[in-house]
Amino acid sequence: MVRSPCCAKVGINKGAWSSQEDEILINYVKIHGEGKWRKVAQNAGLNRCAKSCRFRWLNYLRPGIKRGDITKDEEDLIIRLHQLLGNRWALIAGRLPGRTDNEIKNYWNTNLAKNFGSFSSRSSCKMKFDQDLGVQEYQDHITMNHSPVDPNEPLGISGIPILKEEEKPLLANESTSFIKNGSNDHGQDMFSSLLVGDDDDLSFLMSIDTDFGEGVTDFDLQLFRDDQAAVRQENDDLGIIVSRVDSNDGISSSSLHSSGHDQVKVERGLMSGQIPSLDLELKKLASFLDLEDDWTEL
DNA sequence: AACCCCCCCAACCGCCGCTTG
DNA sequence: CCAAGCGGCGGTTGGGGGGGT
Repeated sequence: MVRSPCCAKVGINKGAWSSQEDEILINYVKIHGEGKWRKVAQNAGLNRCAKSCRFRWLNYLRPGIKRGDITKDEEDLIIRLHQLLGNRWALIAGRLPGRTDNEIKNYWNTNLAKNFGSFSSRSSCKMKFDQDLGVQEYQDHITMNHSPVDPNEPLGISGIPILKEEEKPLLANESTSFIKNGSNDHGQDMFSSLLVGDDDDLSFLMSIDTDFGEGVTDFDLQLFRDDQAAVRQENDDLGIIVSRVDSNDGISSSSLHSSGHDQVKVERGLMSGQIPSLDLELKKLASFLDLEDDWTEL
């Protein structure tokens, strides 16, 4: 299908927005509301492309946009969410009040990518500690930076703030879809190679260690075991039931339910102790979705 | 002071999925 | 059912500022 451009390419202002243009856009959106960006571009008297108007509004003019330095807490949250979700900037931004996907994307690319690398490589599903990120820093990330963005916000298992009720359906759908379909390159890199069976039955291959164990050092594994133990202890303290990998046969299966929404059944085969990162990350995802109660061993 | 280089980030581009007629 | 429109998203670009020589 041939798509028409969102606006005529000729005669359209490009580049930085002037304060006058900002004012016009703000006034127009105040009166007419968001959306219908093509109409905004046409009717507001802005010689701008519809997408440009939308971008300017969403990223800079919208009320509640937080400008300025990313705090340490926010950075930690970005790192953790990126571990779970990859380059899903909009989803990550959704957990950082006042921050936009563009800002987080820029921050990642300029400040964090060199330390944590791209999510596109399989091995980066775990946090990498390379020459730039030392072992001590890595441990600090795991053990010390479990603080929420909002100090009053309740924490889930991994230290990620528990979602508000109204946020659950959207993110649950997003995340189950992400796990189930691997709808982008990153998701597929992380999960598709592990999938067998039909669409409703996600089975992780036993060869998972070859996908995720690559380059994992003993010390790396020990760090994750320690983190996992700490998480379990935390859950025990909270009385939360989470899945446990059976130490006898090394295989367990769990279901991850999105209560009241699309359900995805996740069957996992994990060699005990071999791939703690994926096990942990799935728990974190469950925690992230506030689904701890459903994350029980079958 | 002038030039160059690098980095940051605002903005653009193209693709994709959903909606609408 | 299909074509077209629209909005959203992630990747990429390039202008400008700051630091170095």
